[in-house]
Amino acid sequence: MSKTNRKTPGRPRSVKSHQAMLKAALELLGEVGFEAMSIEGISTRAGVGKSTIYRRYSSKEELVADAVESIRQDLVIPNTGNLWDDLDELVENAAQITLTPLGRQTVAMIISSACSNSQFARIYWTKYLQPRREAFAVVIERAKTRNEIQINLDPGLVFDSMSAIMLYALIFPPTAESWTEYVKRALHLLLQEASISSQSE
Amino acid sequence: MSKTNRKTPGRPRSVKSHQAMLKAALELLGEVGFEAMSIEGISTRAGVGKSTIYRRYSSKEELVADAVESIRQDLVIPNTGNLWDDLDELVENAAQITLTPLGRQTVAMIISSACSNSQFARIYWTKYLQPRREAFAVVIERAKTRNEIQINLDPGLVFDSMSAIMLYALIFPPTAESWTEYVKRALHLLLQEASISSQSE
DNA sequence: TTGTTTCGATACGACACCGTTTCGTAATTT
DNA sequence: AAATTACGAAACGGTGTCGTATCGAAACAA
Repeated sequence: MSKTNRKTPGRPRSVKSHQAMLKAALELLGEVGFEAMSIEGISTRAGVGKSTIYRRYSSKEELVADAVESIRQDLVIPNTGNLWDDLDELVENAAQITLTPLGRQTVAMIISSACSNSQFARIYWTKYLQPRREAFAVVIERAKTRNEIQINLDPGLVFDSMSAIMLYALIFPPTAESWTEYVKRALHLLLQEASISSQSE
Repeated sequence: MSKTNRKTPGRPRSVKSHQAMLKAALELLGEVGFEAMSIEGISTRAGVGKSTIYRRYSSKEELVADAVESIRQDLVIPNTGNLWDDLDELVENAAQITLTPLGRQTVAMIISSACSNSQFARIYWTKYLQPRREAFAVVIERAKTRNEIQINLDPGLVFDSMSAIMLYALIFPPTAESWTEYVKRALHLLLQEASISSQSE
C-alpha cells in the first residue's frame, strides 16, 4: 500500500523513524505519564526530528493514541477443557500485560481523559477489552456446554466484574496475597455458586 | 493549639487563606487534573499570594495531598432492615461521591502516581475506602444475623468487588443502562447465590 | 508602642515546551 | 539528471510555570 504502490514521487517516509517515535512515546508514557511527556522529549529519545513527528501527528493525543493502538497483543483463547484452568490462564495473561508501568499509566491516562476526551477509553475498549470480552464469552460458553456452570450466566457481566477487580487490585495492591491470588479469589466469589457442581474448594 | 496558644509572636496564619487554597486546589484538580494544575493557578483562584502557599507547602504534591485529605465525607451506615435496601443506599451514596469530575481526577491521580508515589493512594484508602469497607462489613454482618446471606461470606472481598465494578463503570460507562443500575446488577451477580432465600427477582 | 510574623502583590531570572520555519542532506520517482 | 518529498538539526518568538525575593500593609504578642 505504501511501499509497493508507486504513487508517491519523493522520498518515502521512514518506517524506522515512525517505529522509533511510537516506541519512545510508549516508553515515556510508562515512565512519566501522559501529561508530563512532551513532543520534544519523544523526539529526543526517538532520535528523530521534531518536525518529523509534527508531519505525522498534529497533537500529542494523536501520537499517543496511535502508539497505544500499535501494540497489538496476540489474543489466545484458552481451551484446557476445564473452566478454572481456562480462567487461570486468562488471569495470568492479564497480569503480564497489566502489571507494568506502561499498563498503569495507560489506565491512568484513560481515566483522566475519560470525562473530557474519551478517545483513549474508546481505543482501549475496542482494541483491548472488547476482543477479550468476546474470548471470555467463548470460554464461558464452553463451560456451559460442559455443564460446569449455569446457563443463565451473563458472560459480559462476569468479564466486566473480573476486569474491574483486576483494575482495582492494580490500584490498591492486596497486602496479604499476590495480585493473581487476589484476583482468582474474587473470581471464585463471582462464580462459586454459579458453578453447578463445585469440584474443589 | 494555634489560635489559643500564645506561643507565636507575630501575625497568625490566616485560616481563611488556608481553606481558600485547599478549596481552589480541589476545584482545579477536578477541572484540569493533577498534572495540568499549577501553584500559580491555585494561588490566583484562591485569591492568596503565591508566597503564602509556598510558606505552607513545598510542593504541589504536599498541597494536593492535604487538600484531598481535608474533604471528610459524613459516612452513614444504612440500616433499613433489609440487605438489598441497605446496598441500594450505599450504591446511591457512592454514586454521588464518585460520579464527579473531582472523583474521576482523584482516581486518575492515584493510579498515575501509584507506582512511584503511593501517598495519594494511601490517603484515598485510609480516608475513603477503609471507613466504607468497615461500614459495609457492618451491613453484611447484620444481614447474616437476619439470616439473609451465608455466614461464610467475606465482606471485605465483596466490598472490594463492589468498589471495583464501580470504578470500572466509571471508566467505561455502560451504554444500555445507568451507572447505578449496572452496579446493582453486578452486585446481584456477586450475592445472588450467596443469599440464602432470594426473596425477589 | 515595639517587635515579629504573615499577608497579598509583584517582579525577577531561569527553564521547558510549544508549534513553525529554515536549512542542507538523503532517498525515491520519472 | 531532474523533480519531489522526507530527513535530522537547529533556531525562532511566544507562553506558562517555576521558586525566590522584595514590598508596604496588616495582625498579633509583649
